[in-house]
Amino acid sequence: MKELAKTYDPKGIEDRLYQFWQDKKYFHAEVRPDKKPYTIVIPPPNITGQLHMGHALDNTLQDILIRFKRMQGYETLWLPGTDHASIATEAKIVAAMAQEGIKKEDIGREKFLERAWEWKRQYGGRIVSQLKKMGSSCDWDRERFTMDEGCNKAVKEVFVNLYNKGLIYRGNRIGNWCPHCLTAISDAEVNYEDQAGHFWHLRYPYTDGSGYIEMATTRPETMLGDTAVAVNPNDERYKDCVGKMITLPLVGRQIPVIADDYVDMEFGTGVVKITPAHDPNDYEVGLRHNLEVVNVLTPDAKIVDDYPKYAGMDRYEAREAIVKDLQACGALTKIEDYSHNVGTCSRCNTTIEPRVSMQWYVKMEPLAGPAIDAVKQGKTKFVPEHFDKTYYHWLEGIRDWCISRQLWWGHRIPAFYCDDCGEMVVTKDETAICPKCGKPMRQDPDTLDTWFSSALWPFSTLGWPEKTKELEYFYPTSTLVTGYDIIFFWVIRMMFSGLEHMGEVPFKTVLIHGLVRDSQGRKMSKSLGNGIDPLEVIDKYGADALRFTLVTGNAPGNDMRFYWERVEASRNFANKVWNASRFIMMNMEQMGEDGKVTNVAPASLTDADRWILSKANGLTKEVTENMENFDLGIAVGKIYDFIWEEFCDWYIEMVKPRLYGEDKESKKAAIWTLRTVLTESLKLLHPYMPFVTEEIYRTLKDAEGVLTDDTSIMISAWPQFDPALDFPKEEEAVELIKAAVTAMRARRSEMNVPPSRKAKVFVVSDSEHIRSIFEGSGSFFASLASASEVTVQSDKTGIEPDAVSVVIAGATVYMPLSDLVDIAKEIERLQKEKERLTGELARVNGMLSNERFVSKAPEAKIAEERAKLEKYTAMMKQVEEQLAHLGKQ
RNA sequence: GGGGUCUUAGCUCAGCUGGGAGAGCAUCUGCCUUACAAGCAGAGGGUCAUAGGUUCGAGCCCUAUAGGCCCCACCA
Repeated sequence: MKELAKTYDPKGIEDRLYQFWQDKKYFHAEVRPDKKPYTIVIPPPNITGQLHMGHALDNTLQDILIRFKRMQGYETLWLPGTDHASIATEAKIVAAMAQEGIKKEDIGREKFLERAWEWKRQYGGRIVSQLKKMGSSCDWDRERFTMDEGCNKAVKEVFVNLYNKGLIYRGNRIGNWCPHCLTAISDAEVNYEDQAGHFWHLRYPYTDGSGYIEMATTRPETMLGDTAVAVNPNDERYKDCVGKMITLPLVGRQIPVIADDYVDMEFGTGVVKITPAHDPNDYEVGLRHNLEVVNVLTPDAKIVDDYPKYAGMDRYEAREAIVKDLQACGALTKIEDYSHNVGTCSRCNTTIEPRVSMQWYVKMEPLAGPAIDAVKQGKTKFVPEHFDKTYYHWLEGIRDWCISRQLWWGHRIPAFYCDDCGEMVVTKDETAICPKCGKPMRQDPDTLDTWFSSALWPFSTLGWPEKTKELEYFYPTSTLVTGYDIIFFWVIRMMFSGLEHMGEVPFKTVLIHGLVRDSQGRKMSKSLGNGIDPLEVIDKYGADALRFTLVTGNAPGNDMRFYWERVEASRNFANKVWNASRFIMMNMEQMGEDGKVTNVAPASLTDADRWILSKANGLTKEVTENMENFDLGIAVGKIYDFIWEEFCDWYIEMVKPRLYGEDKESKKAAIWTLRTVLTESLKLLHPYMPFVTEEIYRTLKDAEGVLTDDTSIMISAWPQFDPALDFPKEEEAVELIKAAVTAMRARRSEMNVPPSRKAKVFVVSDSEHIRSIFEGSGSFFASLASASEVTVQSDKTGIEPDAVSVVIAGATVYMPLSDLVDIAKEIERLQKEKERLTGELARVNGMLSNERFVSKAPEAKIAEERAKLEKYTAMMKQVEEQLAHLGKQ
C-alpha cells in the first residue's frame, strides 16, 4: 500500500491523473442506444484567448455536471472546441504584421489567410491545454473548430437555406461601422457609454435672407453632410418656416426645412439638422422625405475629398476646424457642456460611426417568434428562471442582424456576382458561372460574423447537415452553461438556429452564471490589470481548490468576488479530506486482513455507525436532488459540512476508542463504516474536486486489495439513497449524545478546564429510553466528553451536591468538579438558561394556544411544536431543581 | 424611458416548496488530544434596507419607498 503524505500536494498528482483518465478514454462518448445521453457543448473559447476566471468558472460548472451525470450512468458527451473569433484574430494578425511593417493588402487575401492558419496552428491550442489543467473531462476526440470542414459545410448550408427562404438579404442601409476594425458590426457588438461632450449651437441662414434658424448638435463636423433641417409639424413656432430653403454655412448647399414627427418640440430649440449619411435617425427621416444621402467620411472616418479644406482630417480634427470656421462666419452662437451616449466597438472600443453601406442581413422577425415560443412552452428553461425575461425582452425588440464583415478571416459569404450583368448567385459551390452571361462570377469578398457559425455549434459539431447517428442521439443537447453576458450574442442565436434548421431546441436547460470579479467587486480586465490568472491559482493551491472556490457559496446567475482567502479555505478542505482518508487507511493497515472486511454483521454495528450511515444516506439524497436542480453551491456546501463536521469532527472521534480497543468485531464494524462513508463521500465530492478524490479512491482501493488498472472514481456509480440505511432512531439517539457532549464541553471551556483533566460523569434521567441511549453509547461518550468514567442512573444518589451540571432534553449530566465551581457564576448561568427556556416556552405556548394555528397549520407542524413543549417543560423542571439546590448552599 | 437584480454578522456571501437566522474569513478564549496547527474545542457578533399588506405564521409572497449594480432603448 502507498503511504499518503502528511499534507495533500496537488502538484504532480493532477497531471498524472489527467493523463490516466485520458489514456483510459474515460472522457470519450459513443452512441449507445441502451444508455440515456447527456450532452453539453462547450462555449467555444476564442483561439486568441487565454484562460481567465470566466472560463474557469464556466468550465468548472460544466465539468461538475458532466462528471455527475457520467457517474449516474448517462452516456455523457462534453463536446469541446474553439472559435475562430474573426475580428479578434484578424486584429491580432494585422497587429503582428504591422510590427513587420506589412499591411494585409500588401500580401493579399491568400497569403494573409496562410498566416492566419499558421497563427492558429501555433496558438489555437493554448486555451485547450489550459482547460485540461482545470480537470475538464471533455471528449477531446471530438474536438471541433468553427472553421473546420464540417462547420464550413454547415455554415454554407444555413446561409443558402436562409437565403432561399428570403430570411437572408443584402441591403444598402445605415449600420454600425468601426473605423478602426474597418468593418460593419452588429447591434449586439456595440457598447454604449456616457461621454462628456458639447452642444454646439448653430445658426443656419434662410436662403431668401429672411433671417436664420437655430439648432444644436453634438457632432458639428457632420454638418458637411446635412441635407435638411427638421422641425415638428405641430410646432407653431416654425409653422411658416417649413418648406423654406437654407444655405448651409461653409458648404453653400441649399437644403430645405422639413416637418417630421421625429423632432421633439420640447428639446433644445425644437430644430434638428438632418445628416442622413451619419446618423441612424436622420437616415430614417431622409428616407421619409427623399433626402439626398451625402457621405462626408471615409471608412476610417476622415473627411472625403469633396471638401478640400478638410479632406484627410479625421473626424475629431475636422470637428475643431469646422467649429473654428463656423465661429468665424458667425454661425456658431454658443458652446455648452453636454454628456451623451456614444456607441463604441465592443472589440476595440473605438467610437463607432453610423455608415451607409451594402451589407448582408438576417431577417429576424420570423426567427424570433419560434424562439420566444419555445421558452414560453418550457422546451428550454433558464436557470435561474428570471433570465427568460431578459431573453424575451431582447427578442421582442430585435432588429435584423447584420452578418457581413469586411474581414478576411472567417467564413466567406457564399454569394457570387457577375461583373458584366450584375447577376447574383448564392450557392454552396466553390465557384459560380453566371446563369445569364455564362461568365465566371466573383465571390463576395466579405466574411460572416463569428456568431453566425457559433449559432450552429450545437448541431454543426454533431455532423449536421449530414444525418449522423451522433446528431440523432446527442441532439438536442442537455444543458448549456454560459454567462449572462453571452445571452444576446449566442444563446438567442443558437435557439433560433436550432429551431429553424433542426426543428428542435438546441438544449433543454440554460444554466446561467455570473461574473468573477476582483475582491473589490470590479470586473477583471486587462486594462485594470486586476485579473487573476487561474493557472497561477492552480499552481499555488491546485485545480480542486480553484474549482471548489468557484462553486461554493454562489447561487446561479450571481456574480462573485474572488478572494485568495477563499482558495486557501478550499485547499484546507482538500487537505481535510486527505487526512481523514489517511487516518482511515492507517487503521486499515494496522488491522491487516480485517481492515479489508467487505461487509459486517448488522448486529455488530453500533448506534454511532448507523447514525453516520443514515446521515450519509440522507446526504446522498439531498445532494443528488440539489444537483439535478442545478443548485451546485448548495450541494457542495452540504458535502463540505457533512465531511468536515459530521464525519471528521464527530464520527471519527467517536470511533477512535473502538479502533484502539480490543473488541475485534466492533473494530471491524467501525473500519467498515469508515470506509463505506468515506467512499460515498468521495464520490459525492468527485465532480467538484476530481483530483484529490481520485487519488484517494485509488489508494483506498489499493489498500482494500482491489485496485485494478480500471479502477477510477470517475466511472464509479453515483451513490443512491438506500431505504435500508435509514435509521431515524439511531440518528435521534446520537444527536442527543452530541447535545450532551457539546453542552459539557462548553461548561468545561467556561471554567477553563483543560481536556487533560478528566472528570467522573453522571447522567441522570428518569427515562429508561434515554438511560439506555447513554448506556449503549459505548466508550465514545466518555472520550468525547473527557470523562474518566460515566455512570448512568435514574436519580441523584451518590453525586456530590455541588457538581457542575448541564441540562439536555430528558437528562441532566453532572460533572463533579467542585473545586473549580464558582457557585455565584453557576447560578447566573442557570438563571440565563431559565430565561432562555422561559422564552421558548412562551413562544411554543403562544402558538399552541392560538386556535387558528391549531386549526390551520399542518398536523406535522403541530405535533412538532407539542414535542418541543414537552421537551422544554422537562428541561425547565431540571433547571429549576438545580437552581433550588444551589440556592440552599 | 423600459426591464432585471440586489440590500442578511466586521468583510464576502448562502438561505432550495413560507414553519425557531447560517457558512467561510476576521475577532476573542483554551488546547501541539498518536489523521490533519492547512488542525481541535469553546465564545462573541444580525430590528434579515424602510413602511405597509397577505397569512395561524414572512428573510422568503404582494405593494410602495430609499439606495446600489446590470441590461436594453430614441433624443439632435
